Order: sequence, then structure tokens, then C-alpha cells
Amino acid sequence: MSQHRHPGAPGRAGAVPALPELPEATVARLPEYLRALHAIAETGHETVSSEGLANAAGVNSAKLRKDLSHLGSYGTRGVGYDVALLIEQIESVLGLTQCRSVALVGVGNLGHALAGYDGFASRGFRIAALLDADPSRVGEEINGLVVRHVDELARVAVEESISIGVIATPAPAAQAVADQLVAVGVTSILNFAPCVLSVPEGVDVRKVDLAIELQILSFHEHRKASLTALPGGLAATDTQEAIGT
Amino acid sequence: MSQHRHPGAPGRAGAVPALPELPEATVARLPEYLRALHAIAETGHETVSSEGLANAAGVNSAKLRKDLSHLGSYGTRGVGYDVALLIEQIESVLGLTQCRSVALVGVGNLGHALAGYDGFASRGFRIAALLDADPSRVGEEINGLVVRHVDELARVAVEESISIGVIATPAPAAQAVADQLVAVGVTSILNFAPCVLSVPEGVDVRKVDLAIELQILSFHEHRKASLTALPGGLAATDTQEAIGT
DNA sequence: TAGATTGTTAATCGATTAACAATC
DNA sequence: TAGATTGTTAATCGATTAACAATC
Repeated sequence: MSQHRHPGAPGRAGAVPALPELPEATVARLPEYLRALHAIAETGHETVSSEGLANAAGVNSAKLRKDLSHLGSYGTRGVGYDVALLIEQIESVLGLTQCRSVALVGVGNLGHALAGYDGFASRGFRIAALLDADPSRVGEEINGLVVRHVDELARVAVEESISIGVIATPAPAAQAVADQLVAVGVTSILNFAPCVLSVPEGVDVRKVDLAIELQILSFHEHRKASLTALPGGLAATDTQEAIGT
Repeated sequence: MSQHRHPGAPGRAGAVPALPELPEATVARLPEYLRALHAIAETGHETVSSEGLANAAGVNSAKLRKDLSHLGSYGTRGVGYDVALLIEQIESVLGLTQCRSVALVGVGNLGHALAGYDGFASRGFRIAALLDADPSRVGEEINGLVVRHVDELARVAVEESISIGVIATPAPAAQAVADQLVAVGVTSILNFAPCVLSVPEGVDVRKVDLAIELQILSFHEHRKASLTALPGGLAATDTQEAIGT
């Protein structure tokens, strides 16, 4: 679900260097390709075929080639893709050439874990600030960062040039936090609270809801159980799904 | 990305009570509707219009009605949907009428948080077992559960009738854990490790990768920055996206 | 009956896929 | 040249959306 509209280029016919249009589904897969490419680079391979990269990323090779073709032509027919070059290209498209600073609001159970998650640092992000509304949590040190009160958000956002806000508060607090983030100029939010956020146009919100993932699995589990109970027995079923597509 | 194929009904023409075919995109939204319905129920409303429910769930009403129409006709023209009835229906379709038991493998940073996450219990899931490969972690008590060694998985799976496995290990350990889960009969896996799992047909895997979510936001942030830098100025941009669709 | 709202239709859009010509 | 593999085409599929007839 996304409601992106990107009019190629407003005004001034001819003068505007149109941004490369990327389908949302492609954007969502680029990070997976990037991860796979890093893994391949570590094994020492300098090139990789679309087939090889597709396998490592869990997609089919036609989709991979189609996706990469949106970035331009960085492969060599008969040979494959230069691993280092492709990493560069994807990182550049995703805007990962600069390290992005993240403010994490809500240092409860989940917030704690996120604050300590090393997968962020290793992939281009820096948790630059931890905030919480609970005064008893302010001052606590987590992973070398001191928790500050959420009211300091405006100051923190400027000091740390925050690029992305992560909400890990309970659901009832999430909308207010989102409003505060928007008010200080944050235009990208990752929301772990199980609720819908309303934000102005131009602000991107992505949502991760752990219970929803389990419920989707529950559906398939339920259906598989029904199928095996059927006289026909086991029908052919499924394999893998990924999220965020 | 999903590769589901569900041949309506194998064999025995006419005799098989075909399962209601649900589009994957619809399945992925049902849990969100369910959450919204619970919220509405708490405010005391007994019915809700497609418009009202759609707003609460962050989708448009046409999509909501289309989705619900796949479940059958549980609305009343001119009136709306009976909240309690619709909750029942969706829970039944998702297989949530029975509480499902979850085994969580890997009690590091993230695993700890997941073990303590109350959003699971309140939405039909019970963390029934915690496992880890690290002997120094075995025996630790988290949230009233004692961590057991992952080698005990087979026994635990039977004892607790595990329905879903959650992998929260480092990436290099994830495939082996998946293999073990599959070996003891688990057919639904939620994977938090940043890697692709290979599993046999009939096993469903969903993946949550926190860094990937940030990278997708980074892309949009990057593009917004480029747009504002353009002579044309601010182009109309986007609003909200959800994940797992 | 008049007003409201569903369930469904049909058009549109975007994503996937297989196949293959281009080309290293 | 022969073999390999990309980049692109075109067909297919599934999801979204607006509009409205059905009906409470």
C-alpha cells in the first residue's frame, strides 16, 4: 500500500533533470539486493550474474534484471554485474552515501532492543538520540546514549540533524509523537506502534506491526490445516513471502 | 512477494468444499481491520460504515468493501457492518479462534524484546517457548519463561504444540534454526534475521528486516531532498505506506 | 418514501514473468 | 565464432479504484 504520486517533473518543460522513476516494488527490493551483494562481495567474487544475485536475494532473475534495468545499465552481457559497482549504484539511489541519523522515541521493551540493534549501524544508520516521555526513564544510559525527554525533540533534531524518526511507544502515545516529529521537520517515520498515524502530505510513514505478521502466518497455517483435513489431502502449497512489498 | 498457488480444489469434482479464495493483499490487510474494529468496539459503537472503518484502518472505503466482500456479505446496506459480527468473521478466517503457540529462537537483544512484547498475547498468540543455542543463556528466566537449549526443540514443539516459529538469531545461525523448525514440523516462520531462508514447499516464511525499512525511508528522504533542490521547487509528494502488502 | 450505504462491476493501473534479440 | 548473459519487449496477472445498482 502506498500512495505515491511523482509527477515526472513540474513546470519548466525541458529544463528539469527528471529523477529516475522507480516503481515502489523495486525500491522495496533494492535493500535486499544490497544485502545480498555485500554477502557476495565478502566471498571475494567480483562479478555476479542475475541468476546468482537473484538466488541470494530470494527472487527470480527476470524480476531482478527488470529491477536493475530501472537504475540504468550496469551489467555486461555475457558476464554479469560488477559487484562493487552495483553496490555503489544502489547505495547512491537509496541515499545511503551519507550516514543518516535516527531519533528513537520510546525506550520501553522494544525501544531498548532497537537502540542496541547493530544491524542499523552496519547498514548506514546511526541512532543519534533516544527520547521518552516518562521522566523516570530520562537520564538512563543505553548503549552509550543518554535518554532525553521527548520535549527536547526540537533541540535534538537540529543538533543531530535527524533524518528519520522511529516510534516505539505504546499505541496511545504514537500520534502525539508523530505530530511532534513532523513539527520539528522530520519527514520520514518508522512506526512500531500498532495504530494508524495521520501525517501531512510529504511525510512518509512505514509501519511494522509484529502481531500483524503473526496473524498473516496464522491465516496460512489455518488454511493449511483445513486443506490437509480435506478428503483430497495435501494440495500443493507455498513457499516464501517477504514483507514490505 | 508471494508465490502462493492455491488450486481451488484438487481431485473429486464437486465433492470438495472449496476454501474461500482470498487475495494475498486482502489477507495482509485483515489484521489491520481487526485492530481497528477492536478499537471501535471499545468506544461502544455497535455498527460501523465502510467509510468509518476504512478511516480507522488507513485505507479507502472502496478497498475495504472489496476486501470484505471476499469474506461474504456481513454488512447491511444503508446501515453498515455489525462490529462484533465482523470481528468474529475476520478472526475465524485468520484462524485466531484458537490461541496459537509460538516458539521464539534467539534471546539476544531483539529476542528479549519480543519475549516481553505484550502485543502478542493480546492478539491471539502465546509465546510458549524460548530457545537459544548459547549454553550460557539457557536457564535464564524471561517474563516467566525459562530459556531452553535449541536442541530441545523437538520435545518442546510437541509439548507446547507449537504453531509458529520466530527466528531472532544472528543471520549466520538463521538457516540452521529454520531447518530445525521445519524438521520438527513447524510450517510457519517469522524471520527477523537479515537473510533469505530456504525452506521446502508448504512452509510459509515472512520476513521482517528493520534495516530494510529504514533504507526504504532513506530512498524517499533522498528523493524529497533532491526535489526541493530542483528549480521547480517542492513537487507534490506522498503520504502513508504500510508494510507487508 | 427518501437517504444511506453496501456489494459488485468494469476500467485502470502497476507488477510479474517468460522469452528473446542484442551483445559481450 | 560459440556460449553466456544482459536489457527489453509484450503478454499476463493481480490489485486498486470509481461509480452505481441493489437494497436496507
